[in-house]
Amino acid sequence: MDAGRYRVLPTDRSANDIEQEMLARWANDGVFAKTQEFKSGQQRYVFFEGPPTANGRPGIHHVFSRAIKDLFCRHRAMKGLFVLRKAGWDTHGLPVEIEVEKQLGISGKQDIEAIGVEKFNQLCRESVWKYRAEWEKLSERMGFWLDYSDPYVTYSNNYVESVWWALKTLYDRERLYRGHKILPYCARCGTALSSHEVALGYKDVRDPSVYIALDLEGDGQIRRRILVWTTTPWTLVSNVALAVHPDLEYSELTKRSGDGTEHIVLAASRAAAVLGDDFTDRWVSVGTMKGSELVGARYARPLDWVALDAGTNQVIVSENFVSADDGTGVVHMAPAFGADDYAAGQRHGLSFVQPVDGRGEFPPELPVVGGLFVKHADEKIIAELKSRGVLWKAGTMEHSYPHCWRCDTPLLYYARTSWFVRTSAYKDAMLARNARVQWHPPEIGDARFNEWLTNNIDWAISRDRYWGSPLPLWICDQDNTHVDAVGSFAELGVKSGAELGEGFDPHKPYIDSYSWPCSKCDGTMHRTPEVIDTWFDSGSMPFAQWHYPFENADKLGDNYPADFIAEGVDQTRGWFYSLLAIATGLEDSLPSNTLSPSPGTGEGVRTAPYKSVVVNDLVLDSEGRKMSKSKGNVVDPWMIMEKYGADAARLFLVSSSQVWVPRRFDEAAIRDTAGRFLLTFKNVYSGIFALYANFGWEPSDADPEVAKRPLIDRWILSRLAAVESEVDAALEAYDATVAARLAMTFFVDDVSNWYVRLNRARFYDVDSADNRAAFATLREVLLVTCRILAPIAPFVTDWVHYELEGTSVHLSPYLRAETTGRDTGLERAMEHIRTLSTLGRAAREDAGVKVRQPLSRMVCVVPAAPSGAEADSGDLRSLVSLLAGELNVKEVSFLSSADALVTLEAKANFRALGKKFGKSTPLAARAIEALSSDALIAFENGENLAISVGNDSRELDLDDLTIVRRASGSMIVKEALGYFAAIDPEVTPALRMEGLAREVVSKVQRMRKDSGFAVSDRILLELSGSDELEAAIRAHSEWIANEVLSVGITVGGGADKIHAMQAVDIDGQPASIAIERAG
RNA sequence: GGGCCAUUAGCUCAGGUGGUUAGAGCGCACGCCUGAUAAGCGUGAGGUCCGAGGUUCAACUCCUCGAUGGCCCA
Repeated sequence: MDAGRYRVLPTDRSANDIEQEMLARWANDGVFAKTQEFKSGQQRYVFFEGPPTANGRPGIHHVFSRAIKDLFCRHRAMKGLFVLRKAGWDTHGLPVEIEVEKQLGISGKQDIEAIGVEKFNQLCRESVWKYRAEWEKLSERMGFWLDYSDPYVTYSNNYVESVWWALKTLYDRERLYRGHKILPYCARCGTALSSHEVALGYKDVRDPSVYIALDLEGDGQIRRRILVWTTTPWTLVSNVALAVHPDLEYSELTKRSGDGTEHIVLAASRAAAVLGDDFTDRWVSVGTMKGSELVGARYARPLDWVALDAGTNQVIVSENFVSADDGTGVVHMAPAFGADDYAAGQRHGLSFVQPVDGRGEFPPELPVVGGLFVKHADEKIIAELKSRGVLWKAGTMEHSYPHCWRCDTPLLYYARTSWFVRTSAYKDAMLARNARVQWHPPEIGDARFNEWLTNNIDWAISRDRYWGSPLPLWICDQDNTHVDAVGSFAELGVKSGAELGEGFDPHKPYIDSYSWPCSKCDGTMHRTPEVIDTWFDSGSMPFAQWHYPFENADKLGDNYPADFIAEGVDQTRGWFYSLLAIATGLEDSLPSNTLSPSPGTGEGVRTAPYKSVVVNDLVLDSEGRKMSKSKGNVVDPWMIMEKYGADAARLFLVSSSQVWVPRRFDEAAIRDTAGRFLLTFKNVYSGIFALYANFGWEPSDADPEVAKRPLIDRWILSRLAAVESEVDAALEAYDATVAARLAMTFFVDDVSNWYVRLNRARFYDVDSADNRAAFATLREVLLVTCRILAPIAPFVTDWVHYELEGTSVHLSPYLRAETTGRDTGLERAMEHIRTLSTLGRAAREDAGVKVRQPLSRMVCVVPAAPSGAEADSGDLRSLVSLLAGELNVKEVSFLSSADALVTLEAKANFRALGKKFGKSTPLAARAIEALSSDALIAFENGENLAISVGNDSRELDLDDLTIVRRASGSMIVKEALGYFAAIDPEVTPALRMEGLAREVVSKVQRMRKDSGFAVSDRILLELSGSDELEAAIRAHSEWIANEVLSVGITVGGGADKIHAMQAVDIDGQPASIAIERAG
């Protein structure tokens, strides 16, 4: 055979191989580049790429979120929109520094300073690209189209300059300020963390749960002690006060067994929890008081290692944050180590005790715990408390505690000076903008993100680190309220009088060398040493990727805000937040940040930096556990690509469940779901379409127009049109899962299992109008299927599209300009046929008659259409031959009611009857089961039905019984949802002969194939067997000859003319068959 | 402690403004087909729809309270 017009896809050709071919072809034809060429007048669809950090390897979860990004971009591009796909890299920050620390085998800021910031930052600059090539290669391999030729890079001078502009703009708007607050602090990294960084690191840990009893000052007659609870014993070193709630009731108790001189005090409602449920057995109350009555009382602090300053100390204060939900209702105050404590310290002028250094260690001179990391000092402190007699009881409790998201060190809450973005001042604006975002799923935005914004606190953006965008603030060394914010490199040059030159690097340590005289006093302006939170970098990408406002104002205008972004759920507090917080803070300094005025108010509509967000959840392992290196269950994306291909992986990830549900990644599942579809798709293309079309069909004017094609062709084209628009609608609504499922189900069920299977014979020839109609129809189905699935499975769809059309599917329109339209009546009729076919098969199964044995008749009932029952009967009649063929029956007829096919029987519903008949229920049940079929039919049709029990006659309700239908007569009946299919199982002698003839054909066909004959080879055929068999063959010899391409049949006797005689079993009867190639 | 999500067949997942008998794929059993063949098709078994209350003629669906798992927050 010639190579043919259409290449086939050999089943043993690996997905990897096919996809590599496509990658080469895309590169060669510049397919992606073509999509990046803006055609004038084209509408834009703006996509923002959230920048990854390239100092770690990409994992399978990256493939997941990138598949989502890619598919919506591809879809919109095929819809005719221009989708710019600019890559970006997140290059600053702690992750990079930690990687370099590891590489150098060092840890902590002192080590870094020893090496030198210049060298350290140089290494960071290099380290950040460690896996860049792998990221780019994996993107390419998985079919994630991204333009890596001109990416935005957050450490580049241009990018940093745009970030400076944003910071200065915020400063000028008084939205950037220096504050002193309690901040979560990582002692190992030596820097404070922002709230969204903290959110990344909550872990369940076991911490001490310690109760102490502190002596209250009194008259000396009675020893009164107040109970205090803490989970951070190390902060007791810094205790300066206790807080109670003014309105809470406190109990004073003494031991029943004691002499009444030892009292304890705690919140009344906590006594049972602290002392035991049976505490009244041992304790007796000697009084109660409001918290306000305790205020002002003095007590002795638990540890006296640290000198106190002049502030108030060792006194009970009143605070509304105290609760009786846990602990003792008495809260210990260490103003240096807690936000509430700090605020209380400010309010009450409390002493400020901070005996912990930047590494989180107690100073060496401190007794017992000197030099220890605070979290490691708990045990020694508990022992010390015990020896001092202030320990009441000590245990442990499990709770969730924040840890550094990069190095896993437990965070400490520390009073520190930091720079903040005053986000809380414009949180309403953020809420308003967020309300305009289409979140998928909605609850992430409406509930989770909304709640987070409602509780917004100012964003601590300064970091006492090295590798980051430097904070562009210069501060006077005489008076630190004199601050110059620098918004551009040019401004820096002017202010400092320095020539910045070619090699200017805005990073540390170089940037710190620029200084100038203070404009307000005699002092000198030096840069504040901090760098900024890397989230501020990535959140600046909408404008910084264009070096706005220094150039490209037009590009920013064209590409802001984003129509679409997609990232993992962990970005809610990350990138989703930083984008919104920065854009909202900049307000109209950022063009297009306010959309066209709303018609109602004339006011500009505030927009978020993104209009639609698709949030994907985690990829778990096959057991539903989180993937982690320690568990060894991390899936290598490269292995998946090679083994199953990107199409299979993408189809699986998108279709297995909604993307915002955590999904189990299971290799077996890829094979089962995606692999199965892909196999079917290739089979239909290769094994049916390409294989036979290559005998000489190609699209031409000789193909019958759609209206003249057989009904089943028009049916599949109608379904195709339906699915085409449904899939498109799903993708427009950002529902990739439904889109993928719709398309896949359509292809497997409607195309492969029904249309192709029933029409196989029409593809075995290429000459007639009927053949041409089938090929033209299947080609259209394949073509459109390629297009609707191309965004999700971009490789194999394009492979086939090239074969069918000679062009890339990715440069084709997503929807056809014209379709043959829907014929819903026809679709409904086909539904009837398929349902009846299922029932008919079940009936045959019941009858125990195999499909090859023809049967005489089938009688069907379809549920009445709502009105105009004849509406689809025309189509139904025309489709009946499909049913007859599928079920191998001679005649199919329809009845309007199933009454002739079945008898009705009633079963009692005891629950209902019980209420009516009480004790006589069993009798009633018997009466019901004796009801006649006719009576039940009448009853179903609304007539009254009564039974007599004893002397009593009662009307029955439909509830009282269940009507079951049983086949009556000789027909075998199956019923479902108003459909009935009845098959006459009688095999008459004539049918029997025909069945035998079919058996013969089947056997001969197998022999032809086993003998290696070509499909078109003619044969000579010789058969012998029982009288019945030979009679059957004679009766149907013409048909047999036609089926097996025999030019001559010899039946019985002289069975030695042809060699290769084979003994076979035909339906339990021995027979002999011989075949030979003719001529 | 609070918020959100999930819980449906052995497994992975659909579903429903509350309404006959709750679906699919895989797996399993049985069978068919043998010109898509290292393919294809069918039939069947399998479910107290997480639990308990409530609303209702009717609850898997709505409400309340729980349980378990996940994510997030404090």
